[in-house]
Amino acid sequence: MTSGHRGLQPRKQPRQARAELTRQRILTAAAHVFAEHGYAAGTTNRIAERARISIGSLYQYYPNKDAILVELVIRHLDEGASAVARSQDGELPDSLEEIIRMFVRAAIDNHLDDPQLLRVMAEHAPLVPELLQRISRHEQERVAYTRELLERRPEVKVGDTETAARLVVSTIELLAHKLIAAPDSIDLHRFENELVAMLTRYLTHGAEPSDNAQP
Amino acid sequence: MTSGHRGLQPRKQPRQARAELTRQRILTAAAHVFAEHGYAAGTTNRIAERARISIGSLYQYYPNKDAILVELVIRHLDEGASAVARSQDGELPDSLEEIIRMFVRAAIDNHLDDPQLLRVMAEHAPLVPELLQRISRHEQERVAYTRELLERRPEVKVGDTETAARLVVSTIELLAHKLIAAPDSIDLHRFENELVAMLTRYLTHGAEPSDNAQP
DNA sequence: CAACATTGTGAGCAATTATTCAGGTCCTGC
DNA sequence: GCAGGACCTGAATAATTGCTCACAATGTTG
Repeated sequence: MTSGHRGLQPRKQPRQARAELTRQRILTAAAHVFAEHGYAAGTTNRIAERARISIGSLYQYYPNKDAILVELVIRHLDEGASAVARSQDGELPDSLEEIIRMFVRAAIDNHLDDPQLLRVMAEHAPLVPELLQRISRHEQERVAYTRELLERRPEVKVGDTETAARLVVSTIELLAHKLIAAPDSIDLHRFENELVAMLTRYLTHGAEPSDNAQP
Repeated sequence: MTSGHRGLQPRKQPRQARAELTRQRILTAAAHVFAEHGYAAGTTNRIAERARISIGSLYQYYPNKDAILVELVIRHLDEGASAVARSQDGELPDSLEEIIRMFVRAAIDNHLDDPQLLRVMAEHAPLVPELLQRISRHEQERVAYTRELLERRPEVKVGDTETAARLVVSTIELLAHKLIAAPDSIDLHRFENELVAMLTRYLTHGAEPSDNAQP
């Protein structure tokens, strides 16, 4: 309740297989419960019940409710990051447009599995240093990778590749979110196409050769 | 008793000036309290205390805590809409680029006054029909206006103006949010410039010599 | 001023919920 | 097989908080 920030680390390091299993049960149960009931109504007792363990056991591994949510967020972030890494390891498509499209699809896919849980995580995860740090690190990695890509490609005509990379990464991330959140009101395919087109044209067409060229 | 879920309308229509004043006090107090303590810790008692009225009075005008937040959101939406309307009534700049820039600035300004409160509203406002309706209406209005603009301008070379307008409106809205949320980590001016450049290039450079051939 | 309506008061109720703890059960090493 | 630790249990607790209600104060109307 109050923002008394207790530690978020588990109280006990599991030494038996049983314990590790219990931790896992708690996490999956919490994911379901938070997704179904939201954060406030996703009580620790409900989580324990769903995990079919006692409430006491829950508090042996997580010092409070927030700690559970934080761990869920961390897992989600790491999954996203490793998915990106995986797709980067493979061979990139030839055209820049197809590369961008790949990024866009990856972002959408990463959020597609459980929009409800995603919402709870985004809204209620306490912005504890541990998390902020991780989020910022992941974003920086993505930006750095994108920037390298932009600099390696001759058809890219942007001056400030750092800012361009940030813009591209943010735009993809945010619009993917929006697409997931409001899937009905938008034609997903058209929107994806236009988004890809927007980013591609931005990157490949240098500063305007238009009449009023005064920076 | 009233039906299952409580209504969100005020219980009493004010007939004396005194009452209207009290309503106003409640709202401004709520805005401060929510911004400072967040939603959960922004208790109704704290709001009443800050408004210097009794908790009972608060519940004469708002049937529950959510109703207060909903009214705050409605006010925010309406303010944003009327700000947009105002800027549209004035004379538009000549170049498309400057028009886009105007939109971007308007979006940023609308969110600049109280980021904390904005966060609470975005995260905790119950998605009651009243709100969803209003949000969707405002978005549609903006999209419609933008679309008309795109179709009136000869230098705009996009095929599907409806989707393009949606993309432009969403992109501006979302990136403005992001800029407000993380003002330190980003050079605001550069980012704004690149965002404007991205949208302008997208709109003014026709479809690539590629497969997409849908009028 | 009297009768009535409107507005304001705040102690306390009812319900919820995160968390604890005293005491069990299970596992592992010797 | 037996000690000691790891693990689990769940009723009870302590604290919080949204909200009600019986009453008081203030305004309005005739």
